[in-house]
Amino acid sequence: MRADARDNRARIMTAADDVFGRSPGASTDDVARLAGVGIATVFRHFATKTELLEAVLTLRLERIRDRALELAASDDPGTAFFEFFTQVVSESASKLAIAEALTAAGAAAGEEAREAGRGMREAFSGLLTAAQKAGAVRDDAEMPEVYALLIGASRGATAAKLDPETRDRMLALIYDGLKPRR
Amino acid sequence: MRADARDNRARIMTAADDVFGRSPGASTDDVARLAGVGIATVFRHFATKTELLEAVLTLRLERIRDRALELAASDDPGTAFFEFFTQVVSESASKLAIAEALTAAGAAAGEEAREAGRGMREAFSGLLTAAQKAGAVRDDAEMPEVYALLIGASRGATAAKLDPETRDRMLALIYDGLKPRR
DNA sequence: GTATAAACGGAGTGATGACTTCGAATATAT
DNA sequence: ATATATTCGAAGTCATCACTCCGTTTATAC
Repeated sequence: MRADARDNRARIMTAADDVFGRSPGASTDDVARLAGVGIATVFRHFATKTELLEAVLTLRLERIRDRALELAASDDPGTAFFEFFTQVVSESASKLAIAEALTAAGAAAGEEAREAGRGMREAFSGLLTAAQKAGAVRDDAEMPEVYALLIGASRGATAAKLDPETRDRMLALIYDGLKPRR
Repeated sequence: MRADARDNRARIMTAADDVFGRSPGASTDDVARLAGVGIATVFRHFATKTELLEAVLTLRLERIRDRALELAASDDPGTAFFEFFTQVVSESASKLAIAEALTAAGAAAGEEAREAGRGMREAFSGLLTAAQKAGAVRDDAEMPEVYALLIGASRGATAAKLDPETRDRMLALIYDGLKPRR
């Protein structure tokens, strides 16, 4: 691959992440314009709009997974779990916008993105069981419902455009429900 | 207004509620087809697609508010509050689809729909304070974050396509966080 | 420096969907 | 029953957007 091509590909992905993170309804032209390339260049690198969205979403998910793995190395599993949860919720807005753009573009997430999602969930699951073993999270809370809480808190915070204080108060309520019964 | 016109208007709204509740990306033609009228008839009653979506969303919100007012008359405020919460979450899928269709159609909710939203929130607020007075919900939980929880749980349940059992387990976790500290 | 293979950009193309027009149909008043 | 005012619907118009074509430019191998 020629050096300029590699550069352009990277620039397109950055631009797409930015544009779609802000408004899911954005057009491919918008991405090209922000990236400073012609529209044909975008389609040379990503055959369809869906493909581009998937690439961007996958990157996001992988970054989140990496953050989880990083925190898993910590020696305070309880703090690690709640910190990860909080972080995902605070940064959820743009990721959700991208995911929404994808579903709006017709297709469900493809294999690549789904794989990345699985990896992310696995890492989160690791954080959860570690926190439970450490006694920071109640044992009878299982992955599906805890994950649902994560998604829900993210989507709720985004949809309601919560200011940080309200968001933290909401998270505090959720965390109280997750802590072991006294 | 002529009788047939009134009939058609009602049929269009029902059809729109159904269609947009299922798929936010649906076209106006889809609505007309399901309602069994021509497309021009739809636009005669609702000048723009946005206007139609708003009318449908407003109706939904008003129904939810009415349900809250109904439950407010109950003599067990705690049960009333949690029952309302559960019900809103279970029925959220199609309402959210409509709201999404609206934002996708460009405009934010107009005055009419926003007014309906306010009414709904007020009714919910009434349920909350009653439940707190009855000792069923912790006193330090305030409306903004509790409302955020309601939105979040709704959106989470919808987005993750939770099966009813997982949804209930998620709600149980939330409710534990809302109950007074022991 | 030049050849050439690869990448580039901008002007199309075709499909979709919101909205309009206008002649046909139908409800109500007399 | 008939007049007429209102409503109806099918066939348009117009803009947008994903995607393609092709002549031009540019990076790299020699």
